[in-house]
Amino acid sequence: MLDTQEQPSIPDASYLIGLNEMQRQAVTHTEGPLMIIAGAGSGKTKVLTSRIAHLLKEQKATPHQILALTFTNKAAAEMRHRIVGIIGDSAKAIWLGTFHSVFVRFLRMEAHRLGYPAHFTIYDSEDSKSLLKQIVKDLNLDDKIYKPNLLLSRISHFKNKLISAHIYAGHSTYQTEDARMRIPRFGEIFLRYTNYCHKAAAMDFDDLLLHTHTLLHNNAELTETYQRKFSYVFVDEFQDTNLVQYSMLKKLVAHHQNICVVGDDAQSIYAFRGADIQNILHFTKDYPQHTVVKLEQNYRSTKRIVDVANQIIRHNEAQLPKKVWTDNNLGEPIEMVKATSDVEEARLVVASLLAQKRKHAVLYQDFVILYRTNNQSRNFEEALRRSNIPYRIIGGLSFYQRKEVKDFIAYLSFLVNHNDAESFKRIINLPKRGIGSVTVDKIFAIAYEQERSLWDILCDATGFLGGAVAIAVGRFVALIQEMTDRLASENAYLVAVAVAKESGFLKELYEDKTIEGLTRYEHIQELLNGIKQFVDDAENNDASLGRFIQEIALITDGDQETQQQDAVTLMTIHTSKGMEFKYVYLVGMEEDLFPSSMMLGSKADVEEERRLFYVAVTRAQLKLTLSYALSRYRFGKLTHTQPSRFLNEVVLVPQEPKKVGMAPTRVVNVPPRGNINGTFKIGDHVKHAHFGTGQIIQLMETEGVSKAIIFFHNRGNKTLLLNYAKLEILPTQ
DNA sequence: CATGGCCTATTTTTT
DNA sequence: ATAGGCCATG
Repeated sequence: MLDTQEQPSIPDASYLIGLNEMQRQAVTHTEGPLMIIAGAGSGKTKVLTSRIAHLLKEQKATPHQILALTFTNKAAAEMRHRIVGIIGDSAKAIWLGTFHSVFVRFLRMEAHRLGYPAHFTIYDSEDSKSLLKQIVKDLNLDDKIYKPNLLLSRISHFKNKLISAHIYAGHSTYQTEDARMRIPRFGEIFLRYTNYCHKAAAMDFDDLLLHTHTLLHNNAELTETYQRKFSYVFVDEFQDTNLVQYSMLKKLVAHHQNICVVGDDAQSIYAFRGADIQNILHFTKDYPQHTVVKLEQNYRSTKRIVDVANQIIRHNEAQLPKKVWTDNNLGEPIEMVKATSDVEEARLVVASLLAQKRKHAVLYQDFVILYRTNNQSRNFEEALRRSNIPYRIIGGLSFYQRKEVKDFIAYLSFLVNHNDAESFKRIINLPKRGIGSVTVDKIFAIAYEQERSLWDILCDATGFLGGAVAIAVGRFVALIQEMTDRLASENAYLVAVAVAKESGFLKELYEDKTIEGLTRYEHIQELLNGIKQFVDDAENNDASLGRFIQEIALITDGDQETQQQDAVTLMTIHTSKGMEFKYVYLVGMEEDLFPSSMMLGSKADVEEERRLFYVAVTRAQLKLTLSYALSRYRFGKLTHTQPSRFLNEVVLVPQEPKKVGMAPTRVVNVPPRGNINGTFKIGDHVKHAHFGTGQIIQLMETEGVSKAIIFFHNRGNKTLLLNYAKLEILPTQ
């Protein structure tokens, strides 16, 4: 046990310098439940990290007695970095990470109690949907009615509310609801889904939390161990927790009661995945002796921006009383960009962006373009490219979601877990082995009927399958067996390379000489490099393939470390949470887009959209620009649009003299003639072996790879990797 | 069992 | 606009 004797605090400790009164209060509060309501830009991360540093310096706890939970890897990395900065390397022993990654670590040690191996497979939504599709098919149901998306979100919804398939089956009210929703057999699907996952030794995202909860709930002595271990527990973005997470937290802190939650009800934007603002209210009731500290001073934004943000949130009924204010300058007026079309919107925004950049002599990386939906990025990419502005898109399709990457990971996953059915489906006929869907269905049917494992059936293929197919399956099994054996003596990287080669996977990609094929090939090389790095990383005490796969399952695109390159950032508002930029462009301020047409159903939904608006606005430090278009392509069709209702809710005062009917600053931009490596330049006429002749319209460099967009006279625009593409420069006509 | 062409649903956000 | 699903054909 720790020495809990009060020690004199060090008033001039470096981490206390520069804190305001409330921040200092939060940092130095060391005993009992604490709730910090932190307005946007109020120095929340600073307070959290300082408080942890304080506990360590005051010897209230050792690093491994502290549990700190965030929602994104990025936030966790940032906190870790800052604490290590104050405390030193010893702080690395803190249990600090996202809910999901911390509990994966816990489950690796404890999931055997639920019949799971340490290196269980993590299914992403795509895997989950594929499994659901199969179940619907197995049950001979109509997939127009039993849509995978609907099923998965409903399953997720119940799991987040601590309602498992078994509990679900025992409550007739749910079945009544299913009948009303015309999906009477949902319960059956839910149960099968649960069973299939268990048999495949797989967990979906929600299971990572739910199974942890189950373990804590059912094992008193296990729970007690962790209750004693973690003398201090921290939760960031508390307004985003769901019932499972909150319930788990309560269990974990039951012994010491030293729980510190930090949140902002105004920034709750994840209700759709089960987040419940009510947890803030529950907290105050569950811990009556708690202390509340409100951080209301905003250090991030100008007065005008804070003013607009406050105006926005005032329109919501559901909110905690708080006054966010700032001492910062008044700042520049909020600007409106009004465009006739979505294409023009992008052009005007980019022109304005360039004008701002020149006027204030700032960098591209000081700018962000925020939108409601990922698909809005397209026009802006186009416009940025035209103006030769470097940009970086965060979100959308991440590296690990690319088909070829997922396919190859499926191979690795199957090596680790021979019953991973979703991975099996991906790789059994990749490259082509003459094993089609009929055979695959048969294998699953037999496994189901005989209640045997997938791998067991595969090893016994000759017993069920005819000649050629049986031989093909036998070869596949032999390959997997051999690679699995090698995994026992060789490191993960070497085995991964062997799999890539000996399965024929890499060869097939290599033989595809199209640009897309080359890119895919490059992605696999990149993945292999990633594995090598993981293996070489000395800090990984467990450099196994199984662990690698579990880790990458939890990586999201927003986590990618900000590259050094000076570039404009594009992302959704959701992804931008927790970040700040000097200049923010919030685009697509239109009815049905923002607020989304999907969110007009209830007041609560519209209020969530409004909080999203609030989040977007409060990202801005110096200047905020809003934009909308009067027409927009949707589903490939031109549609008429109306300015967002949100625009009527804010008064942009004090205003500059109005330029009626004028679009803001237009800048005629002449793209500089780029010249990346001295070989190619924009406008060059080139010849390519496959695509014929064309002209370079754009050169760029992303992640150290030089690419060119070339307009080929017969094929249209193609993006080529200059390292690979065999291009011949033609003399200019 | 593999391939290619046509049709369709999709678009809200993400750990 | 586009990717994935379905069907017909080889």
